[in-house]
Amino acid sequence: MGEAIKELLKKNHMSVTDSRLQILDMFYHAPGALAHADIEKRASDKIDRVTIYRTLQTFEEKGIIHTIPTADNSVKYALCKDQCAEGHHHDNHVHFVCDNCGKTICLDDVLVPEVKLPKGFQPQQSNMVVNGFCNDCRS
Amino acid sequence: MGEAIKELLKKNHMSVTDSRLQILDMFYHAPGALAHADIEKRASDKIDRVTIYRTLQTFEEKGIIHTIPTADNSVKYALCKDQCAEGHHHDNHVHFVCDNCGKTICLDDVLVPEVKLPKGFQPQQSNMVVNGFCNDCRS
DNA sequence: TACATATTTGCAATTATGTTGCAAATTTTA
DNA sequence: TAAAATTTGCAACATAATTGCAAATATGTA
Repeated sequence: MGEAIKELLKKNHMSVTDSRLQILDMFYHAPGALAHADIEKRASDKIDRVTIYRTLQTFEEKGIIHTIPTADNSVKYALCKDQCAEGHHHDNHVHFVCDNCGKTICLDDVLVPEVKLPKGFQPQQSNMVVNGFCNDCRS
Repeated sequence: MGEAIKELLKKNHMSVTDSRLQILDMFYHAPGALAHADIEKRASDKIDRVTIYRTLQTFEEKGIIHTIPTADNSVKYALCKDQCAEGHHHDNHVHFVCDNCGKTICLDDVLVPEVKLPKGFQPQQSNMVVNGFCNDCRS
């Protein structure tokens, strides 16, 4: 298991455990975002459901992963880029969801555009998800 | 119960039933989007949970309501504007969710801006949700 | 209007998803 | 290496959503 992953846990003041290494490793090798169920399925030595929930929650709190607000309201997680600090996310990129294969991808270089709101609305954070076909699935 | 609502059901080839009239009426009088639980609570003569699920699903299929992809992955529904046809939605407006009161509102006049995607991605539909404070809740 | 047909509803049962408390196991600290 | 702190897995619970089916309601037609 990668030494870099171990370091990332230590840097964030988390104990280094098998579950955490395994889950974090999955994120680093996954082609896109992962749902709770994906992780449960892919875990080689079985990890308890509850542990997965708690690990994901901890990772999110630490700014290692972020949730993606998909159009079908399923919960997916993806790695944050380095600018995410503990307790405060700065994920302002667009997400892409393939309608065919379901793959969910962070478009780190595509920023969510600003929009002008009607009077009275005070914006704090914007999310944008684009559905369509990914490179592998387009006709 | 409004005659117009009855007509809407007929126009969409749906049987006119109490549950459907009542739920549709709620949408027409609600200040914003409604979740399943909201409907269950507000129903004067109790509607079965299952009936609510099925009614919402039918309405969505018929293009009468659409789901809103909120950042916290809770499921909310709101009325579609007339351009939504059966089986095909055209909801390309921005949604606003108040972080304080939770009210979820369709900003029908604010269109989701286009974004330029990296090579290989074929967009079909975009969703945008802005979180912040609504008129009633801002400081 | 009345009846046959089609649709919808409500109930019970089942499945999926997420949370909590706690003892045992593991990791960290010293 | 041993004590302290953290994490894990289990069991129990809570909530959300789906399915099959019989009873109730709505629709079309004579």
